[in-house]
Amino acid sequence: MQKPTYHHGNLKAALLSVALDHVRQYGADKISLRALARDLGVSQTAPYRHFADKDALLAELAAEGFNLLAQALQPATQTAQHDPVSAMEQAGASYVKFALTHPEHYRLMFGSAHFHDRCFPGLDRTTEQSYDAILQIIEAGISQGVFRAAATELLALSAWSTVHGLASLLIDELIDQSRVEDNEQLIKAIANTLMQGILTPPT
Amino acid sequence: MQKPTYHHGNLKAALLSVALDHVRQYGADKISLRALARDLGVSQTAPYRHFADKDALLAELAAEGFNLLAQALQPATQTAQHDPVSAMEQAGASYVKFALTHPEHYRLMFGSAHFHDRCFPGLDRTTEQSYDAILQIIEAGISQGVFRAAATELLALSAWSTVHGLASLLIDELIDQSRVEDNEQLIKAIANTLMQGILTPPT
DNA sequence: CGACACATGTTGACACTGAGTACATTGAAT
DNA sequence: ATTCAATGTACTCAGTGTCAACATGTGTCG
Repeated sequence: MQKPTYHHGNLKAALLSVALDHVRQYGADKISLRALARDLGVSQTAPYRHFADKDALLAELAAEGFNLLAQALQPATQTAQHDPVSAMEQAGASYVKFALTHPEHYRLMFGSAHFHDRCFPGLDRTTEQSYDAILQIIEAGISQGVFRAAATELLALSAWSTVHGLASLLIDELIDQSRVEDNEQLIKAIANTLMQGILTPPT
Repeated sequence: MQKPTYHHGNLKAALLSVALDHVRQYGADKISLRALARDLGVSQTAPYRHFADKDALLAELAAEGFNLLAQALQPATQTAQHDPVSAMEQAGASYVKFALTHPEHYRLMFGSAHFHDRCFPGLDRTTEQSYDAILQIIEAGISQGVFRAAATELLALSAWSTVHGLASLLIDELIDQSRVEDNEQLIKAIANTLMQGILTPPT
């Protein structure tokens, strides 16, 4: 509805939009360019004018996902300067919430190592972007002395590993829900354990 | 070479074996039953005698993977009774090492939530098996007072999240290797952070 | 011992779906 | 009027899953 100025509308954006719907509904592995084309009432080969192949489209979708994730972490980074601890907790919660809100999108973002076999410019940059958010918070915490005086990268990767692992296990339903009272509780508890490992120990 | 006693060998085992090769070489998503059949010099329809469909074969392969993982964690669980801390470190290292040694297999095991849409008996059981290994160690640690007096499940899930997250990030090459000296160091450092969160704080 | 059932595997189809390519066509802008 | 990007048409190739008909070892039961 934005730019119907063209021949048949701006197909690229439309494709990405519909693709996202399909990813959400059926998962990234089930996506078919043909199905997208059908949904848009366009020929099977039209998508190839805009994307070299299916992976290229998925890569763009993944990049979009990383942008959204970085956006979701934005508020936490702003808290970082005056309260790194809260910022950390906030970031962790936002991260996992993002993953649970967009499970298939998240899976697409992280579940496709083959993206790195080929060079998809833009993807790497957006990945960094999300990681930098964590990095900033850790840096603030260390420089203020509330976080353990370790290498920034190491603490950041610890945190990332934990939230990414938790998010993945939850999304893939590998955590036996009957053993856990409630996801909110679980997330908080794990965040707490993580923080204990990151915080400067009380003297 | 083991049991050529049969009509054409015991195809099921052969299929799983070749499938594993293919998973290792090309990844689970690229597997094709036809290709497996070709490799074994067998007709295209033969695999269907043994597996309802491709997913069924992949599910069995995943189950095998979980068995191997549980096996890899075995030594650590035996250490658990007399030294939960070492056991924990050992388990973490073994876990990540397993993932890095069999990256595609690991991805297959965890990257396919669709397995849970359909009921694959045996898969759930083997998954539990690996998780139980962690659980045992945590239990020992808590009962001996060296681990924080928290709910066993919560500590176990913290640990699992961390190692699974780390393993996934490493496998998917999402960790910028230029920023990290060496994976061994990284794994130890993250294990250390995790342990700080799990250990009973010094009084 | 012989006959028969049964599981395993073969052959040769078939319907369906998707990826990707070559070449023709449209239509908007210059 | 021409040009060029955006789209369409018509194809090839490969994989999944299915089917029916047939072949051959294996074991069982009379």
